[in-house]
Amino acid sequence: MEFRQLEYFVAVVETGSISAASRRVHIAQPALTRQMQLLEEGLGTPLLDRHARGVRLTVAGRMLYSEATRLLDERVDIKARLLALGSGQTGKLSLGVTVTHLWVPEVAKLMRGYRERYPQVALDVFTLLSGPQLEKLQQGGLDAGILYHDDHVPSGIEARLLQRDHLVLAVPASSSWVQSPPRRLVDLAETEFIWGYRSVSPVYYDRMVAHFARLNFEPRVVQYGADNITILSMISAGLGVAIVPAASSSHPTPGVRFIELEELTTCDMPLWLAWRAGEVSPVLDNFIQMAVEMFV
Amino acid sequence: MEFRQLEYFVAVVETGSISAASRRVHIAQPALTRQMQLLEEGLGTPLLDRHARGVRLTVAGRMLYSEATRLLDERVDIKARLLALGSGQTGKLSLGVTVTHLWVPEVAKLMRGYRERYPQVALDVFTLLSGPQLEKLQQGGLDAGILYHDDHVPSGIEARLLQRDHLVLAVPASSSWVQSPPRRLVDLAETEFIWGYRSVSPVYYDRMVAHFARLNFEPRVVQYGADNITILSMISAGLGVAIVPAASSSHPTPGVRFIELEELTTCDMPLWLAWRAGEVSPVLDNFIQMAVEMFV
DNA sequence: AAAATCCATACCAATATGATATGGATAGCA
DNA sequence: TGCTATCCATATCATATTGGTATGGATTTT
Repeated sequence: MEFRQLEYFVAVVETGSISAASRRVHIAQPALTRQMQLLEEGLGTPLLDRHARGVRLTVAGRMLYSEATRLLDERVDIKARLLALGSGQTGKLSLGVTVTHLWVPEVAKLMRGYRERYPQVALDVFTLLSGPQLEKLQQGGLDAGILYHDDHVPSGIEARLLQRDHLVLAVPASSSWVQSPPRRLVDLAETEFIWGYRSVSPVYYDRMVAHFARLNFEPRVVQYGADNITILSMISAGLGVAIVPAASSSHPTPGVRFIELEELTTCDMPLWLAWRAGEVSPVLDNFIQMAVEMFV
Repeated sequence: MEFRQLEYFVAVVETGSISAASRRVHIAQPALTRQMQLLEEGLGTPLLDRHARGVRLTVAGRMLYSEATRLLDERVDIKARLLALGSGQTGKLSLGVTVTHLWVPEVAKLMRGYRERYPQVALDVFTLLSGPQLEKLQQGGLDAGILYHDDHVPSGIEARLLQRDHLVLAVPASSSWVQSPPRRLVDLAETEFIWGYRSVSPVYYDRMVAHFARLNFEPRVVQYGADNITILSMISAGLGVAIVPAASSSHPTPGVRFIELEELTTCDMPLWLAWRAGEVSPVLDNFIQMAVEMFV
């Protein structure tokens, strides 16, 4: 029982004769006769009663006809679904983003644009900091992530540079620094700092610390915060100042002012789109392409 | 997308490599490689990621794998069901029987035997007299019928002789004929007869009437009855005597006595198994064969 | 009785499928 | 860092399957 034979058989049933069917499927009548014989032989049961005016179905033939049409319909349906999957029109994409970068206009635009262009794809977004994102990527929990990293992405991970971010000083709106901004980091030697944990974004942390080491600056840390939102809230509450990604300023936070300092602008913080190497599904491929276009 | 390719694909998925699968399906590795290429080409989407250690499924491949196993399972299932249908193990058989002959031991034994041997066949029994049975047979409402007929079965109907029945006289148990049975039909010239309608069993009626015409016997009919059961009930009620098929006596009826008369025994009433010509389904074929065996 | 259909068979051509030989790539190992 | 084993891909040839042409037998229609 082959698909071709089923197609022929359906044509025979629907035209009522082997001759008529042979015209419909564009093969010669003896060839079709032979295929019907092979089909019956392969199934071990007669399907057609041959008469001088054409053929009629046996009971078995009647059953096969309904099954055959169903199987053939399913075949085209499966093909269509495979095509949709293969071209990335349908599927699932788990994306990690740092909280901070959900605010960045280009990231929001990318997500809106992708969902508009590929409405059938389930785009699941997880807000995670860079460290957990990398972990989940490697474990397969995420398909892609938007995260900070240096040029040395771990083996098994591929990445594409989206943006070069840098750092800014964030101070309470009530702070005197708003009126008379500091010129250099040393001006902040006595100021109380809020600081982050290394574990949630090791690369970000290490790059920042290395940068300050080069500048011989060591902040007076009085408070720690788990993530950028927490830290900004603390600043707003007047608990201290902090050094945060410049991307934070895309999303104005009440009670917080951002101050650019030359020594912070030179701290390069590359933002990457990362994914597991060698496992680029069509859905992911489309996403990467759209990201590349959106970030020039 | 052909069944063969799906089988190969499933083997590739389950062994994890084209080489291993080629061993499992007993073809050479390059042939299998080519079939996988053809499958992907035909579906328009990649299914396998080729690596040095084997292959891995793409998202589309994962979908196809589940569909493929299902389709292949369905294929064997369909074949099995077709075989059952084609061999008459499953299906439906609408059988007509005259009320009288449900009582005949051989008929009951045939039906019990058939249902025991082919428990998966739905055997629908309709109790109809010979005339309606023939009509329903021709219209397709019945697949087979057990009925009286002469040798000239209508065109389009095939039949096989089961039994030669004859006639008997049925009288009320209270009748004086029980004590002193009649020798000849003429003895019954003055007796009140219950008679049947021609329409419900024309051949039976005509043969009987022709037989009596030859004997120059004309009964004094005082009452008509639609079928044999009705007539026997009327006899039991003392409404008259009747001439009925000898088969009736297989099933003793309270208040009725059966009397054999030589002139009635010689009235040949052949009982046939009849069906539509040229449309012998396997189920029907089995039934006919069993009937033939049972009636020697 | 002749013509028109329809299915089956016989035989040949075209196409599809599979086998063998071989090469390139990669992971594992010394 | 080579070496080896493994795996997939390609090229070429053989074989099997499928389809075409010619023809015949059976049956219905005219």
